[in-house]
Amino acid sequence: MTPEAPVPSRPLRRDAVENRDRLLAAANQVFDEQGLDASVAEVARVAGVGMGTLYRRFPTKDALIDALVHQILDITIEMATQAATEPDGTGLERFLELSSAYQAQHPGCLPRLWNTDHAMVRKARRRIADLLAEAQHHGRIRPDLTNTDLTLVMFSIRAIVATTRMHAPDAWRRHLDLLIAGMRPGPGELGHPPLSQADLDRILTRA
Amino acid sequence: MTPEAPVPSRPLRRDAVENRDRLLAAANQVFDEQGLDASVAEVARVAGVGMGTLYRRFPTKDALIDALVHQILDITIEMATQAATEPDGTGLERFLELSSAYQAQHPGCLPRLWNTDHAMVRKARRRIADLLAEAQHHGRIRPDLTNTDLTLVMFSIRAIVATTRMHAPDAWRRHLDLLIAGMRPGPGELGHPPLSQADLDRILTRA
Amino acid sequence: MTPEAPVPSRPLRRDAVENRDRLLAAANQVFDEQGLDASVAEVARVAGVGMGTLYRRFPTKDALIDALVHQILDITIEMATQAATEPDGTGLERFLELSSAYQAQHPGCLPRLWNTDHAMVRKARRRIADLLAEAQHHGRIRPDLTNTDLTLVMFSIRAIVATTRMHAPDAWRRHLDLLIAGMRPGPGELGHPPLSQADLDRILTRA
Amino acid sequence: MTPEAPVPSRPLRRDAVENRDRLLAAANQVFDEQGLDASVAEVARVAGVGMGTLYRRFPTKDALIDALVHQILDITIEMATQAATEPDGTGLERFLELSSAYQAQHPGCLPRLWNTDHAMVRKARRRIADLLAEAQHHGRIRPDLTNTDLTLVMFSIRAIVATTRMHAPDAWRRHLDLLIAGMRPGPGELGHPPLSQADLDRILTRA
DNA sequence: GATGAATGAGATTTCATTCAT
DNA sequence: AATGAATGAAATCTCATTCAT
Repeated sequence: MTPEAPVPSRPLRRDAVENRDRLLAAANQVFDEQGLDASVAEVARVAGVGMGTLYRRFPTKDALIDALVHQILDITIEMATQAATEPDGTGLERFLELSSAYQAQHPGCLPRLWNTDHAMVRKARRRIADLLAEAQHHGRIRPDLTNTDLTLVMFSIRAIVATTRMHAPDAWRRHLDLLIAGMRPGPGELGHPPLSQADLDRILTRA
Repeated sequence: MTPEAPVPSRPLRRDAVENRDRLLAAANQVFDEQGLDASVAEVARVAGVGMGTLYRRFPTKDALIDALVHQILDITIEMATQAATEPDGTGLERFLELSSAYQAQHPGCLPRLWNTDHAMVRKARRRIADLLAEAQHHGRIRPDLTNTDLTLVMFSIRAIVATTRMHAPDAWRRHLDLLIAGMRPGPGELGHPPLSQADLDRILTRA
Repeated sequence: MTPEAPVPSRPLRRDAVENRDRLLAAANQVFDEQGLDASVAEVARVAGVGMGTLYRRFPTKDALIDALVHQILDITIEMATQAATEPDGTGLERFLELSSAYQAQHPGCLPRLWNTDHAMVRKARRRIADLLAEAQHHGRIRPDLTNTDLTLVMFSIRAIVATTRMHAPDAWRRHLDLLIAGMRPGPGELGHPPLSQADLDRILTRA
Repeated sequence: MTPEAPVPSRPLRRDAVENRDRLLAAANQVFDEQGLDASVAEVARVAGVGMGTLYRRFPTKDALIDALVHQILDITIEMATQAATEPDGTGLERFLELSSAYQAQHPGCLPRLWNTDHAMVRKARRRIADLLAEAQHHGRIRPDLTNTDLTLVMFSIRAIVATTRMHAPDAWRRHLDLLIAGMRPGPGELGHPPLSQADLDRILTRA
């Protein structure tokens, strides 16, 4: 109202944004160490803020976890975009390596990855579908592999990362080698039909 | 484990065994339906016994879950033994299909499968190693695949089963097709070194 | 199972019943003193039991309050039944006096009285309707008074009891005198139409 | 209360008054809709001001509610003054109708009406006493009715309004008919002694 | 003087485990 | 040996009030 300050409304938000970042960082740390069953009070303590501040930013524990997943999906989508510039249809493999490595460093909210925030998951899966088409076009990936197969591949990597992260943080690389070997063109087709998109949507909605 | 007490304890012990079986069946049902977060009180209720009886048989909730895993591993080992009779090195593939199908019907304690009850897991993994050797001997599986790789494969199937069981209970078959395609002999070796047995032991101890 | 005790299943419940009674008594005391906003933890503390015990008996705070209301309605219905034996249509007045006096001694859950436990409230109101008809038959109560009017009368007494209980615990008697004076047959009819039964039902459902 | 500060504070004060009015209007709306348990944050939000502004005007939530009661009492006193001009001792009845109708439209702070702001309540009750005396002088109201009886009458109406406002907003009119019928001169006196002024004062102080 | 972010105690509810009967 | 009632320590979420900007 009064013309005393030149900047009108933003400075009030600075501490709030800082706190939000601190909370997300704390949540990543705590969930990485203790799993998603860790208490939100612990997150607030590590972030150095009160419970009410956490509540103000994230009205529920789920909302906090969703925000973490959102961050990871953001980066993941960016990685898919970057990988699309790789030559000769190698983008898909590059993306799987990049995103897996990233997830290995943020394992806390992996159980929720792919199972929340429908819009971003869809976006990520569209990008991955493009990478798959390009890889198939270059003959690097078997023609009968579908995008739903790739989603199961990512579930698989997620599981290996979550299981091995403490004692063998690179174990997923070997497993990814195996999965990619299975994705290469081979003599016959995969014996069973792929998961339908509709079934996958139901799984992603809440699983 | 302990030798039986003289004479008068036998009829009581029969009740005890009945209770134990009822509890395990109830636990399977409840954990299948509600996940491992279901309360032990619910298990006792479904079993039709009191909490005290449950705790007499299984001193902690963990012990109850371990017993379920024990059951599954028992069957799994039996399946491996049976699969070993398959001809032409197809036993491994047969075993993976059989055990996966069985796990898909007992998904409740999957999160703990492979991560408890060291002795039985070792026994199961020894049998699987035999199947692997036989399959490699017949040229059905790539020579550079190790037994630790197979453990990750089973982690992978476990994850797909757990994720898809509600809405697409057969989805794991397609994923297993892909994994086996990757396990087939191929032009090159897998790019990264396999997980060491020591690392896997640490993971299995508690992960 | 074993024939050692003559009484089969009841003794196990004795402490539970005791605790339930202690909890109801404690809830009455605490709510009388502090109002319904008092914490259930305080109720448990006064009762000398743990929170879990309270929860086992009353799965929610509402359930606890409902149980108190249930008790009061039980007594109230009994009072209505007794009052019906009074001669010359004086039963209604007797009932209003008795039930008001009783409520004055259990003011804690008055805010919920008449607004919960639909079945019992309906039963109580049926008994009161009988008393009203009898009183009107004897010419003690104006003919145009309806049962919904009487419910408002009871709301009114409830409010006076709740407001004056601390400093003038008998104030409701004077107010009841006034209400009964208004209920006596008079020269004209009451100017406005009575509350319809349907509207009252809606009010009682949740108000 | 305090004399105004010299010159430069006047425009600021105008803002302040605007804010105060906005807050009171918002509080009325919010408390009417959600009851007195509504959060002060909601009041501030509806008023379009910050929490700090609210707390500058009203140092506690209680103070805010008291201000609302103050407003209602202001209008109520004005209604009593107007009603005093009615002829033939009908002023009291007119006042009861007017003030009840007004309260029915501002039910939010009814639970606190008559129980705060001692000075204004006394003033209102003095005016009502005058109306009562006039009505008794004209023989419209029974001679043994006291001013404390009338306060209980207003408690009663408050309760009926609060209970029925959602589903039968005019129900209080019928109840007021009944109360006035009881206040009319009758054959005998009311059976019990009226509430003493001293007891009522204690009740009003905090009940 | 205004803003709204931060606080943190406290409320209800849950549940693995113990123990009196 | 069986029962299931009791325990009490969390966990999540709420909100009146304070205070940095």
